[in-house]
Amino acid sequence: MARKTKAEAALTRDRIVTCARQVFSREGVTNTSLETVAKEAGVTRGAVYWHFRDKADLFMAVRQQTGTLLRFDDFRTGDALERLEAGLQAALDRLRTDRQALETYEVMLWKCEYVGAFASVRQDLMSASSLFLTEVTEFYGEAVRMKLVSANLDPALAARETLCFYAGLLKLWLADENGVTVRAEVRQLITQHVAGRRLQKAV
Amino acid sequence: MARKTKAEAALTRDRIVTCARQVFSREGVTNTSLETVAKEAGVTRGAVYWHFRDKADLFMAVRQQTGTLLRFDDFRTGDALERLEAGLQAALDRLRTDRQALETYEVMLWKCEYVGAFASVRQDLMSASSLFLTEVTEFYGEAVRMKLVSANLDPALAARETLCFYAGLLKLWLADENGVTVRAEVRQLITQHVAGRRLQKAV
DNA sequence: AGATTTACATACAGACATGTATGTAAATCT
DNA sequence: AGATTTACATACATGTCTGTATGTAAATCT
Repeated sequence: MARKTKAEAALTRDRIVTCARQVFSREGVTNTSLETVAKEAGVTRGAVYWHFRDKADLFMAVRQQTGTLLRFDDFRTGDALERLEAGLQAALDRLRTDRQALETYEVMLWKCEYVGAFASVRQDLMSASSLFLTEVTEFYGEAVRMKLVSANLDPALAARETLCFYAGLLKLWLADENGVTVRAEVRQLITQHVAGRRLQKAV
Repeated sequence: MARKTKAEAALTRDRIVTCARQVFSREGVTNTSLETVAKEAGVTRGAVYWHFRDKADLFMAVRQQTGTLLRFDDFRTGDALERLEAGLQAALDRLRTDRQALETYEVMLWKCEYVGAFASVRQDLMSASSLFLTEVTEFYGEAVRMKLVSANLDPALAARETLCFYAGLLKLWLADENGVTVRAEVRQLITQHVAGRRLQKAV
């Protein structure tokens, strides 16, 4: 086979990752054979095994390609609660508009078994959760200091509640293709979740 | 092979389901072979195929064996918010004390790919979510009528938020084996989630 | 320009899982 | 009591997937 240039090879690798994501989201991670991914990408398993050690390695590449949904540090305006809400809204917006992100999270939340080599990914997700807690606890701490919320709100506990809300929202949003449970009203849901903490709720 | 009595056969079936649950939770649904399940149960694949059509069918039996976690109608005392909280607390209590329930939900939330024959299970879960919404909307509706919560709380929306919270809580609780994110404080978390809606929060 | 990698394709070997077909002795039915 | 199921075990036939080894022509290096 004619050797490809470095740039071409990078494109090939990227195509493999992209196709892997699509096949994973259609057939589930465990059920997809690397043969299927290769065919979809217009290469043979040889190419896949040259770029990735095994399916787990490929899966990591899929995750890395889309990166993380939630990035609070993109939002620097408004009070703590507004920035928190903006971050959450942006995450769900991305799911709505970015097909790649949607597929990746569909795979991670519904089409993957966290066993064997994938058990470590679950640990990753839990580490991400801890990070989420740290950041959101900060937000609520600031909210307390600024008297945006009740003085006896426990920031750490509130952050944990928000974490649960967010985790469940992501999972349900993905499964709710017809919009019967949460998809139709995500925006309101998020708004309400953080507004619910604010002092003097209307009336 | 000596034919078993009907009662014995029922026991065999039950053993197969029990072992399936354990193996599923160890190795993931897709990765477990019916051979492994059979061996664990002290039978051959013949027995498994006699009692169940295929792995998906066996999976349904696993789900049915442990039943549903959440049953609000067990709680009839207290106001609407108290009954709601009691239901949620009981669900998490069951996870804590009932190993079978824990394994089953571990499988459903972390060790299963909802693809092919299992896609229908995801629909089931969403149907269950709709049911949850109906019941919890009722609770919040009653809470509004009884002036337990703000008059302009939207029961349907609040129920959706609670659904997300509960879904995320279940998933995170299962993964949080070290109690760093939510497991250590589930009780407080649930209490806070519903208490947060109540009018006149302390101070 | 020659030597060396690189980026794959091809080929090979083995493991494993699935579904079905068939056998069978004892329960259960009539 | 005989006929018929039942509750499995055993055997078979087949497909599929994995990982690795090997080949190769062109990039890239020196």
